[in-house]
Amino acid sequence: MATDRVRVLRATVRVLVRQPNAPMDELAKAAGISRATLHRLVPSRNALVKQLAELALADARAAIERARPEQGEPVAAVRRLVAELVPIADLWAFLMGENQIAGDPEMDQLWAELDLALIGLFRRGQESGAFRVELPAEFLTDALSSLLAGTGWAVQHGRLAAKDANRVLTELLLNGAVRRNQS
Amino acid sequence: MATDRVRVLRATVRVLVRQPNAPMDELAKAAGISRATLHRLVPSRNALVKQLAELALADARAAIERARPEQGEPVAAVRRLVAELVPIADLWAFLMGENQIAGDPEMDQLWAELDLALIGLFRRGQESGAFRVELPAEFLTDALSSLLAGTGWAVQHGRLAAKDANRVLTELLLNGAVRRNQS
DNA sequence: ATCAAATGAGACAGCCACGTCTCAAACCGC
DNA sequence: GCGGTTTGAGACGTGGCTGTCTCATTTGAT
Repeated sequence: MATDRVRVLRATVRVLVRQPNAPMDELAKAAGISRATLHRLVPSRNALVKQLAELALADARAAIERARPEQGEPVAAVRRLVAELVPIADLWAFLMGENQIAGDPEMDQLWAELDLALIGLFRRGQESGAFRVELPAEFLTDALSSLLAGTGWAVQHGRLAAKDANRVLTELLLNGAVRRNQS
Repeated sequence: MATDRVRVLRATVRVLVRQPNAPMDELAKAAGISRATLHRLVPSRNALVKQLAELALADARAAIERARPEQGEPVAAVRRLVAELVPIADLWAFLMGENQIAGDPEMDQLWAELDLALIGLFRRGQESGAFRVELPAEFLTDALSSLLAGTGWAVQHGRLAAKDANRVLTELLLNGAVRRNQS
């Protein structure tokens, strides 16, 4: 039974998010294989990063599609969206890192499409009166991205219970930290 | 007039946040000097990173002290805090990166103290009834950190006007994206 | 203009990570 | 048990980066 390339790729993402220039040896270890085997699965470091980005983009795209951001009440749509993205927070963080540097034009395009889907949802919410227009949709999108990355990190470092991640992120994003008076 | 070491360090932070393993040549370029000159200012890459971290910690500490998180109404204190931290968002992001990997024990300690100051403020706010207790103080602290880093990035990439950064971050953190009914 | 200090350019050696490859050991299916 | 496949360990050559250094040029003060 040959080693599962996709499983190996997935096993590298946490290491890469924390240390983008982690040696191949370390990536291999994270996957429980040797460096030689890793090189048998992917021809080069560049190829590994590219393949992982493709995988992450596919997962992110699927998550967003499942959430159906263009459907229904915008606040509910954001809730669905966050619920779908939190489980892939690490992959999202990886994509953020890759696309903050200088990516492959084709993958930049795909990432831009995901970005637009999120911006679109926040815009739709603003137009419907559900979201505050004084907070730009692009900002809300970037904030969601940042919170996803930060939440993934917090869970990974034991600062946040995984089971709480979705709820607290959604609540902070939608309603903020301030306590409302209970009328 | 010798090249200002501190000015050079400050000039490297953006490059390092975006690419932690950026070559010394690139860091030197960011500061408008040659690699040789950079090596005259700091003995090694490690020394540069250490000195920048010390500088960043000092700035962050000063920002937090100016904000006086332990004084006054908690929501107002958070507003003061964000207003002081946003201008050093890049340095904060750099510190996050350094302390997410494996830092110097002494600097880890200093960073932990800053972390505690923020957690303390959110806790104080929860105890006073100003902040929601269902969002852990640690989470709120991590969220603020993430939003700072993300906002710094957005400004740097032209996705957010620098003059808006403080306001939108504060508003999102405190009151969220959802529009309140105007009664 | 002069001179000392600062700087940039570039050469060099060493280190680390990478990609490549070999071979023995381990694994797995029959 | 046998044989084919997979894997890990390790050696090797190469390139990029680092730190070190020299020397010519530039800079800045007098």
